[in-house]
Amino acid sequence: MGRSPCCEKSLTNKGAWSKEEDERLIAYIKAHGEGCWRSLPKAAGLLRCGKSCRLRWINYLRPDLKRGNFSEEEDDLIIKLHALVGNKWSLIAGRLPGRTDNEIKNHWNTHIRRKLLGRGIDPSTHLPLRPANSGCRSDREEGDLEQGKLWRCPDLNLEISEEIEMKGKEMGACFGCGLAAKKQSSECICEGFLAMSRGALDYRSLGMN
DNA sequence: AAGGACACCAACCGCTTTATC
DNA sequence: TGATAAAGCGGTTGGTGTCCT
Repeated sequence: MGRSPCCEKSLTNKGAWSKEEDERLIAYIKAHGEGCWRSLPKAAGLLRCGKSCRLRWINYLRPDLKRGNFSEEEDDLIIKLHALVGNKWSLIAGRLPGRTDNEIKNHWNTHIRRKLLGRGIDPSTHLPLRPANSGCRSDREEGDLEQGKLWRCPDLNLEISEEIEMKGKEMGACFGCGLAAKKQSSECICEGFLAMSRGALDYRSLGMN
């Protein structure tokens, strides 16, 4: 039945990785490539869980990682993508070359959340915290909100979100690509929606303002 | 200079999905 | 086809560095 356990927890190291462990992991992956994380620790001579190796490689050791501060453009993109997909950090990371889901998640929680709160925007809903004082909403929009339609603050350039949500409302909202129900049904609008059903959300089409 | 508060981020935990037997 | 493990993901924690008083 099933498979054998990936590792003996009692025999694995935990906590911060040493330089030697990093070097072993890098050398092994360079020689054998990624994959088969279960057998990797033993084969590489590491006293680590495969899960831990995978995380270390993806979040820290991968050569294509772009370390350092996030640019304003990256911040804007993260905000826009978060407005679209929510806390789907891996999906967001997929649109930011060289950034990992963990890095983006950390950046969101430490910087962007505060940035949005500072602007009076609720980071989880992307709606104003105090609508009456925000100055973001028109009379027409106020009515839309009452009717349950989605609304976005122009300060964040999220018109695209509004358009998509409205489409979804009318069409049954398949964001097949992992965003909602009715995956790849005939009603699916994903093909027309940033090509996300192919796992290829092209952020360039979002049109940064 | 000391130490408390805060910020940052690497790593772990636990859950869900996918693959295998 | 159901049981089980692997892989993947998001949430959370803990260690460390920096700032402030």
